Amino acid sequence: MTLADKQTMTIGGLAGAADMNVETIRYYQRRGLVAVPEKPYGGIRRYDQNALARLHFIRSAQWLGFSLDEISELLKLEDGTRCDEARALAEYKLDDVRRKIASLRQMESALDTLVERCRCSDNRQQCPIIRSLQGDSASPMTEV
Amino acid sequence: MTLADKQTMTIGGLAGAADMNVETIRYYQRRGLVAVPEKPYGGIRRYDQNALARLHFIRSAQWLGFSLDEISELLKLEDGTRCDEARALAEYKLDDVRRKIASLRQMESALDTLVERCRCSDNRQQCPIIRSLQGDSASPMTEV
DNA sequence: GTTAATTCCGTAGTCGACTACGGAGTCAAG
DNA sequence: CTTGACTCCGTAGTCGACTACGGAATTAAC
Repeated sequence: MTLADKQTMTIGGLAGAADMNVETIRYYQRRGLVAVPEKPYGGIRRYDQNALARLHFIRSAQWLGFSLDEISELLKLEDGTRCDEARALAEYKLDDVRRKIASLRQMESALDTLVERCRCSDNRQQCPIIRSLQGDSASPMTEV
Repeated sequence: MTLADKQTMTIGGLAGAADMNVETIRYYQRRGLVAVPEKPYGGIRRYDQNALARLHFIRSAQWLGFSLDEISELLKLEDGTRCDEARALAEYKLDDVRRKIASLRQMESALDTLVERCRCSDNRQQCPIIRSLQGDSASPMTEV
């Protein structure tokens, strides 16, 4: 039942078109990220391509690492006239992402060292990973 | 009030020595990560250096990216005799960390591209970041 | 015309790692 | 011996992004 091509979709059709859960859309509505269209007297709300586009917007922004709160901010800039503000948000997020990468890289090298050391250890002595976690200074981790 | 050097500390002293919140220690106790010592009749529980060492263990493991559930597993291997199991956990976590890094790098390059494009755009046309989020194929993001 | 699926709407639960609160008991300093 | 800090213990709240539930109304299919 592909309702994606119709100009008017029910919330279920919209969810199918965006490949997300109905409940998720309703959650976005509650958060004010997605508009709740008028309901014909005693009927059912209908959604158009703009609603679908908005869901795509949200998903893309999420993929870039923006939180829903940040996406609210981005949506306020949706007319595209305040480029500097959008760029500031993106730059902030870029910094954020780079910080996370740096921290994960530290984890990576520490884990890698431990695994390597573990592989080389003969089975007579204690596991180097455990020893290191126990604070053995002969099996140190590069602390922050 | 440095109680860290005494053989017996109250939970507050232990928290101070480990530089963490009393409530956090109590939370770890509830989760079974930290032992609850015997309480002298009608008195107050005391903690020794082993308790402190355990908190350090937990923190180090967290720093490596392990969750508290995973740390429970690690603590079961604390005797250091089942090196292969500890290594398996560490290898799994290393994979995990590497996957996260890869995904963050994608975000980084996408954001970097958008910010750069934004910087170069003349103010006549719409913000490239917003355009891209709106799904403009002239301002694409490398999708997953 | 009945049945099954959807919609609507509000509220509540989930996950992980805490953090806060409240009331009673205990301990140390002055 | 009072005052104030700390401990004990259970329960509940926080954050973010959903996910689930339940009952009434409405619509679509047969």
